[in-house]
Amino acid sequence: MTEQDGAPQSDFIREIIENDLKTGKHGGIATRFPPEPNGYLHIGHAKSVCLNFGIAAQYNGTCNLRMDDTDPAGESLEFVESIQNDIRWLGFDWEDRLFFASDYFEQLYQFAVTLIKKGKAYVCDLNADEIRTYRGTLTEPGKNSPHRDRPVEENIDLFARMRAGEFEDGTHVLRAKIDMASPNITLRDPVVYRIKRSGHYRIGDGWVIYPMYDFAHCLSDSIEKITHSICTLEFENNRPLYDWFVNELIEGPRPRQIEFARLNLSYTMLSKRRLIELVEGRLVGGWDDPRMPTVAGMRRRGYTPEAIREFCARIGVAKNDNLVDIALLEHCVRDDLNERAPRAMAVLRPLKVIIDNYPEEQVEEIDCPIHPQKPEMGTRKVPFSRIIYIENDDFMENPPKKYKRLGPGREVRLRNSYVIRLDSTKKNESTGEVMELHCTYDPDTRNAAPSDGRKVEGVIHWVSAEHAIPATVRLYDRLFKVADPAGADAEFATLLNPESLETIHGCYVESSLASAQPEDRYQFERLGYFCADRKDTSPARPVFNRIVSLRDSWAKIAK
RNA sequence: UGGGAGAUCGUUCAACGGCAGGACAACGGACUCUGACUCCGUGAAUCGAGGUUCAAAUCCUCGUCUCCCAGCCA
Repeated sequence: MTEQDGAPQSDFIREIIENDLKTGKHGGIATRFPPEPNGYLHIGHAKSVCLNFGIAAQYNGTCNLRMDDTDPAGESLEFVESIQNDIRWLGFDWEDRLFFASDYFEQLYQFAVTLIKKGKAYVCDLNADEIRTYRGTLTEPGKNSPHRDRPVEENIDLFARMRAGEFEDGTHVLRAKIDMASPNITLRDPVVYRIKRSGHYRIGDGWVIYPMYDFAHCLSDSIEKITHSICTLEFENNRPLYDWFVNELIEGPRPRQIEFARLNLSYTMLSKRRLIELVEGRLVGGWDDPRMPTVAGMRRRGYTPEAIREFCARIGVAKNDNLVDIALLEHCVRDDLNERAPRAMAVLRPLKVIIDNYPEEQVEEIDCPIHPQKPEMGTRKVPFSRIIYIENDDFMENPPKKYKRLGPGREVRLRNSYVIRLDSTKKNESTGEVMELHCTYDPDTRNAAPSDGRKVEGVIHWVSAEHAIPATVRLYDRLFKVADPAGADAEFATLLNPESLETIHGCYVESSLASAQPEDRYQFERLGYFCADRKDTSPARPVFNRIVSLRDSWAKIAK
């Protein structure tokens, strides 16, 4: 991990914080991660989680988890729970500081009353369309609402009656009285409270009025004594409003909003709306589909929290719009798994090999290293016998020049065991397809080079036909065909990669994998990293997800 | 179009007036019982035009391009 083996992380936000610490502006640092519980967390949220919790840890501060549940539409307990699971899984801890904006509703209401009393807010009877019209445009100033100058007492009364449920949805709103001519549209008397009778997942029908983000967020930060309120770039326009509310209503130290660029990842889509579409449109299997860029999806795919954290550290934090190459994420995953994943052999597309000169009943238990570079990880027993399966594409009838594997008359090393030579093939008479390979083995080559000094370059993996365990393997590829699906103007369903999932039945894995538990990760040698699916795998029918392939320089040569 | 923000190798992040650097990607090679890993090496950038300065990616001026804002979403 970056935090462990190198310099502490640094970026423009940490510079601001260090400066604030140095000048004594704050005694301690308090951040928060404020998701709205209306969807699952994705890798973009992970960036923010790592930033907020990472900063708290680095500067000995705290990071709160706050559900920003101010709009009941779409919010649910399922999401509250998934968010907590995902953050914990990523390796962060909010201790006893789980908060809900909805718990602040009474305080927020009182803040609103204070605003009214200061003459800085009013109840407006305009409907949504009228408010939009009155707001003006980017180039033209807005017009004042006819209700803008209502007396304070009337506003207080009306606002109380809004709360009491006397008005229909959409008939009244509370607005801040700022400046209808502001070049910053955010400041043109923004709506502060609206009436919504949809029912809230936590508080039921207790409230029929709900505060807007701009009002609730900055005040929630203030209530929690957040020092640095870190959010994404699209809130830059809202910062003056953030400061306006805080300045009107909060005494003493105030939180400071800082914006950074959200993550964009090539070949994926990170907008919550799009992810909801994928899930609800059944374009994927669910929020935790291994192709999804959600934390739950990546977990199910087999990504490690360490790899995700490392990725978040490496992409950095800045204010530039970006499109990070997904190859970097894959690199982080390989880098982590290469260190820790036990090795195993699995054959995805089996081709039967009969070793004619190997004794019929003989079985050898071969000790294979669990990790060739880490002898301390020990060994595992892998049975070897006369009939084995090898990978179908480790044989070619007419191999090209640089091909190192099996072909007629060629020799190849069976990983961790003998050198074999291909003598003949048996074909399906009607299709011409090669069904069986007949080989002879060189008994002197187990754990040894051929005694006559001949070089055997190719090494292939295998499993013993009699001992191997049937398994299902799912191969995953990028969900989208194009690098920047969010930027493409095509219908987004047409951008999906039809080959993002390939399920292969009839695979064989070595017998030691009988004990594989859900979420166990392995390197299937020469193939990639695989993870026993946390939901679908069973001892009777193991199911492995390909997390990421190994780098494949042969694929480039072959092209 | 008003306002806000941003432009540095293919991508991403640095360089805070003093030799433009790292990572990923790419390419070449070495090693190899994983065509993996590792190691060595190569190519690759300051949006443009002026100005200030001994010295500019950095400061100034004028342009250009990109992103965000006209939800009773966040």
